[in-house]
Amino acid sequence: MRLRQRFFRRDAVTVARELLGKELRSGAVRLRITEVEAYRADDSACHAYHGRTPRTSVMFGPPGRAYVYLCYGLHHMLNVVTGPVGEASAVLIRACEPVAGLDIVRERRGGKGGKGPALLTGPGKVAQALGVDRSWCGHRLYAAGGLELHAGRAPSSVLVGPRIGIDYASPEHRELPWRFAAGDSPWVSHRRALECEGA
DNA sequence: ACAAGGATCCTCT
DNA sequence: GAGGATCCTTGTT
Repeated sequence: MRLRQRFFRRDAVTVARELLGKELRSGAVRLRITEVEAYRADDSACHAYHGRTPRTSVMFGPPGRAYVYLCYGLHHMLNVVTGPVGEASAVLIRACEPVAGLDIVRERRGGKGGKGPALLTGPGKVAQALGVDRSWCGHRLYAAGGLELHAGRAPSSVLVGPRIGIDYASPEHRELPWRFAAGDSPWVSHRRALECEGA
C-alpha cells in the first residue's frame, strides 16, 4: 500500500520518525527504511536555510517528492520533501535493510559492502542501491511508477541521536536529536551515538 | 569566471 | 581512526 501525499505534509521530525519501517520500492528492489534524519526550514543544517536556490527549490514545493543532490561530487543523497508548500523541509534517508532484490542491490553497489550492514548503511549507499541520481529530483514518491514509498513493518523501538556530518551548522542546531533509527535492526550507521527513545 | 567547501565512501593502518 | 577521491553548487569578483 503506497503512502498518500498527506503523510508527508507534516513536520519533518514527525515524518522522519514515522518513515522508519516504511518500504522504498523501485522495480524488483524493496528496502525497509532503518535510519533517517530530519532537516527543517528554521534549521541552519538545512540546505534551504539561507533561502531558495535552483538546487533547493524542490524543498519549497509540494511534499512527498524526492529531493536528490550530489555530495562531495560523487555521492547521491535521497531525501523526502515534507511540510506544506513554501516550507522548505525534508527527511534524509540514511540507511535501509534489504527486503527484496538483493542481487540487483549488490550489482549496483559494485560488489562493495559485502553481505552485512555495510552494504546499505549510509545515504550514498541507499541511493546507489535504488539507482537514484539527480534525474529523480522532483519525483512523486506517493504516485505509482518508478520509485515508490509503501507501508511496512514499524520498528519495535526507536533510537535517537544527533545528526551526522553537520559541523557547519550553528551550535544550537548541531546537537538536535533529529536522527532516528530502528532499534530492532542491525542496518544502522554510527550506532554508538544513538540512545533508546524515552530511556 | 573563480574559489571554496560539502547531510560521504572506501581503503589502509 | 585518518585521509584522499571528485565535481557540483554557491557566493563573490
